[in-house]
Formats: sequence, structure tokens, C-alpha cells
Amino acid sequence: MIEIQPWMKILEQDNCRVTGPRKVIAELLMGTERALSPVEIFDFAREKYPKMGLVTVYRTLEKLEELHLIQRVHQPGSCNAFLPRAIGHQHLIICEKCGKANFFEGDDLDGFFRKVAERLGYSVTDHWLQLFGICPKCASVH
Amino acid sequence: MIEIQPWMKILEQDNCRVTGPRKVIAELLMGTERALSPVEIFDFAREKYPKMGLVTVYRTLEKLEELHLIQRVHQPGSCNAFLPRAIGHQHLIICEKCGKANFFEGDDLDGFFRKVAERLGYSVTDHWLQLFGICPKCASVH
DNA sequence: TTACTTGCAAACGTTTTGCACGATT
DNA sequence: AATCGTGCAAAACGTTTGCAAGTAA
Repeated sequence: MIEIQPWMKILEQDNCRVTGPRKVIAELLMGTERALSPVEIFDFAREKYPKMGLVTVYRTLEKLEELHLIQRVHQPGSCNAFLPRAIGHQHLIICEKCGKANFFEGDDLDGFFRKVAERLGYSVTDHWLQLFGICPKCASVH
Repeated sequence: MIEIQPWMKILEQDNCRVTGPRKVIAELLMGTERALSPVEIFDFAREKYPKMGLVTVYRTLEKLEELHLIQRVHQPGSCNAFLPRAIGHQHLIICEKCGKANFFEGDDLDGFFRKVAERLGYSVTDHWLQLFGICPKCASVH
């Protein structure tokens, strides 16, 4: 599991205070295998920090995303769940059953993307790629 | 531009009535170059059909999506805009400036996706791919 | 002490639901 | 005539904002 200190350091460098609520939310997000929604984070966080307010979850998510520590994950049925941000330019493969997420490199694709864009007269500025499937653990359960 | 009749035929086959509001909404979606949100559709539709209700827009979108005539488009900042559905398995390239959307084939990628999934022990069931860029027209404007 | 953060309440925009009326077949 | 669709009003939902009190540095 990722250590919490680096994230807190980055917060400090942005003139932010390292507070109880923020530590709890950060720990939850760093330790999760699947993308978590604001309400899920709120519910989990309250187990460790009962005073937690939903608004604080929203504001902390906004801040962590702004600092590139987490990223929003789009899935059929929800575009409001968060995962720790990948290092460099990686893509997600998500298990349809349990939601478990893994990152992979997509460097091989840049040439293809440029070719497609060229044919249509576009210049590419960004791409979204995400795979859905069944993870090994879920595949072994019947 | 796509003709409206085939869509209306498909509606009929689903025990639906071909009504004024539905025709207006279908025409708008069939003719659009960029993804439209419910409110945008509502506003445009009212120009042709002043009695149009926003609720009807939502219900028509739901029906058209269910019949695979339109598809939801995810973009940074909004996951609630619609475009006519691609034929077969195509992907989108969207202009960051004007929103203009084009489809392209991604058949070449299936091998890569399978390879990635295999390495991680996943079996792939679906994939989302979308490119963002600048379209020829916007590139020529300074 | 100062600036930032929190939780609450309320506001807001979007989407959904219930229902009586209207339209299509 | 029967069924399906519509628009309105209201409810439900997720998210954001204003503010006074609390907390970290």
C-alpha cells in the first residue's frame, strides 16, 4: 500500500493543513482496489472518523484531484468514482464483477491514434482508453 | 443526413407511437455533429415544437438509447450528451473546441487489448476508447 | 494569531415519479 | 376504444455554496 506521508507533503506544499478528515479520506483512497464514490468514501470514513461530513469528502476529493493524487473513473452507470492516480500515462482495466482496477501501459497505441487522427484531419490532444473484463479471482468463482 | 423513417419504424416495432415530440427529438439527434445534452435538445426542440416538455426529452432519450439508436457520450465535464449510435464497433474522436464528433474503426486494437488482459489475468468483455483533438475547421481558425 | 478547514443548513441543477389529460393506432 | 405518450407539478438526488465555529501551523 502507498504510504500516506508523500500525499500529506504535497498538501502542505499547496498551503493546505494536514487534518484528521483528510488523512482518513486519503488513506481510504490509497488503499482501495476499486473506484470509490463520494458517498462510499463518506460511509467508510465515518467508521474511522464519525464526525466526517459529506461536504468535506467532496472538498477533499476536489483538492486531491487538483493535485493529481487521484483521478476520476468513468464507468457505465457512474462517472463519479475515484482511484489513486496512475504514474505516467497508464490506462485502466476494470473487473465487471468486483470493480477491481489494474493499470497498464498504452504506449504502443500512440502511433495508431495519430494515424486515425491524420486520416480524419484531426490533431490528437488526448485519449481515453479503458478495458472492462473479469479479473482472475472473479473468474475462478462460479 | 440519416433519414427519420427507419428510426420511426423501429419505434413502432417496439409498440411505441410515432408522435410529434419524438419525431422532433429524433431529427435533432440524427442531424447533429456534436453530442447534445438533454437541456440542449429541449431548447432546440422547443423552437420546432413549443409545447415540448423536458420530461419528454428524458423519456425519449431513454427509449432511443434502449433501442440502440443513440449512445451516451462521456466527455470531461459532462457524461450526459447523446449522439446517433455508431454502426458496428466504432470509436469517437471529438474536437476539443467545437465538439464535432467523428467515428473510426478500432479493429486493429483487439489483439493489443487481449494481450494486455492476458498479462494481468483478465478476460476482456468490453473497451472504451475515445480520442480528443482539434478538427480541421477549428485548426484553420486563429 | 492567522489562515485554512470543517460541518451544518440551505440552495441549486439535474433527473425521476405520479397523475390527469391528450394523442395515436 | 384501448393503449400509449405528454406535460405539469412535485419529489428525489447528487453536488455546491454561505457561514459561523473549530483547528493546524
